[in-house]
Amino acid sequence: MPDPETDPISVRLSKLVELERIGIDPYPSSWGVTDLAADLLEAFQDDGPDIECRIAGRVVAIRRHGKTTFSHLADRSGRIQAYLRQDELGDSYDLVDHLDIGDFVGVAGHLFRTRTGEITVRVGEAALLAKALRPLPFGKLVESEDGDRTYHRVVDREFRYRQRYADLAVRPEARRVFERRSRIIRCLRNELERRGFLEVETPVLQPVYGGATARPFVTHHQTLGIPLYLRIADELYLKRCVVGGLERVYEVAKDFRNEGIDRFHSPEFTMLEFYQAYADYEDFMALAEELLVGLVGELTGGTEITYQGRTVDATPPWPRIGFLDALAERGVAIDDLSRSALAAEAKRHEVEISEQEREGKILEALFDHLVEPTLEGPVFVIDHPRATSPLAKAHSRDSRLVERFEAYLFGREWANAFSELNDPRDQRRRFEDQADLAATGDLEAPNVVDEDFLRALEYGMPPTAGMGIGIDRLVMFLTDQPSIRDVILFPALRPEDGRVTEGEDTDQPIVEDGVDL
RNA sequence: GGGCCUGUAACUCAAUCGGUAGAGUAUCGGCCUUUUAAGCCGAGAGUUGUGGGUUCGAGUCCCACCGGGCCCA
Repeated sequence: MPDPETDPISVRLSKLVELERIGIDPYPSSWGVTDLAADLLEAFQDDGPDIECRIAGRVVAIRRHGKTTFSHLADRSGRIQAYLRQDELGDSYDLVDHLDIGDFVGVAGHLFRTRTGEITVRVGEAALLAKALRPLPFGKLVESEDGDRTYHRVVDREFRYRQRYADLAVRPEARRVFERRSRIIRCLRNELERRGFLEVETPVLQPVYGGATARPFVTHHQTLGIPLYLRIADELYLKRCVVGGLERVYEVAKDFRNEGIDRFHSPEFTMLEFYQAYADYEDFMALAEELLVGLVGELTGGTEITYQGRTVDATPPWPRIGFLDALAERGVAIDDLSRSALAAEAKRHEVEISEQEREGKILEALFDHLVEPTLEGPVFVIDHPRATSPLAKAHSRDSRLVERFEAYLFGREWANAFSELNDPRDQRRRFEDQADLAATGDLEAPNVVDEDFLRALEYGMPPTAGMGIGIDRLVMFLTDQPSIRDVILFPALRPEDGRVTEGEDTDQPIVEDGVDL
């Protein structure tokens, strides 16, 4: 049992109660900030005019010297020192007795430079804006060999992910990752807008899931009495937009896939998809190059990307290698793409496949094992076998292939694009093949043929190119973060209390009752 | 699903071969009217993730479970 006299939370709580007792609201409504720390530091001149200011922020340091106190306040722009004197503040100096690191305070006064040279607010008015009951996890002081003293911030990954609020409060580098994430998405939006793309919003809850091969999350709509699926992709809806004449559309979409979690996979993730009528995958390879090199230039001013100690140059044009050629280079026989031949190749290369996996899956398994890890990039893998790509248009020169590319960086796919299949007859055949897979127990295959999408295609879709960019991975590369959880603010984790809902976690989708709000 | 690693104070970490669980920061009390994540004096703080087992004795060894990480499938 922690001692209530010294337990940090108990102590802060009793300070809070004491404040209320003497008539100070520990959670007032507003303060009326007029200045930012960084602006004040910028504006101050030693022989310049007096600067009055009014700021607010979190207390990140307090140094008490009896009748005088120094403190640092941090706001979104940075931090600035405040200097409080009992002889100038009178009774309100008592606030200092009830102040802790982490509290939010407002301070008004004028700027001066201290004896030691730091630009500081000499405080004429101070107010508690919000009491923090829980101490922030500032870490241990460590001294390096050259005498530098730094504080360890929270290094425990679980702590960072579970309590991102505290992680952000304590690690500026965490804040920078998410600022940069925002900037990356904004840059992509700007570039697409500049090219005449229209941002649209399409259903997250879909009656038929499609646009990718993945296990979905299932939910249930009470009033309609039907199952609904959280989208695994928005592809088929964006193409419906193109059918309707929205010739250039994009969506920054949260997609959901009910699959494993690892360093590169999260059950919910962000995908940017965009579609352009009258373009093909060749056009989009050029676009992929421009988008990435533009982003890198915007963020770094250069063309190089360094990820976890590895550096690549994004300058176009990037090499292109045929999917099957890449396999052939690794010694895979590609003349015969029948299931039996492919299964034999998988066995020969010690790539495990299950009994029910068909041609497309086997090819992907071979590729993932033999080729993908070698693709340091940037590089395009192009012209995939038909069986791997049920939504891509048949290749104009080789009917075994489709017009598709995947862009790779550091051994990972970050973009996937193709000339979209717009022949409704061919699309129907491919859907029916998928439905056959589902019938044989492939949980990733769509459950039914999306008749509504076929109806849309029957109205006619112009030749169209489409691309999907995995935003989280791209942000990982451009912020040099090792795990997808480092670029998602609140990543999925097991429940902290260890309780797992009892129920059969079978391989069949579980239909759960939604809560009717 | 498999392998390896991991869980000790609020935070970061120690604890020799199985032998009294410690340190810095933070917290509390005291002094201090220009400090630099101040200084000095003093104090409190732990069911070592949970539950079993081995042992005279377990943070340490064994088993199960819970959480997390990395690698593989």
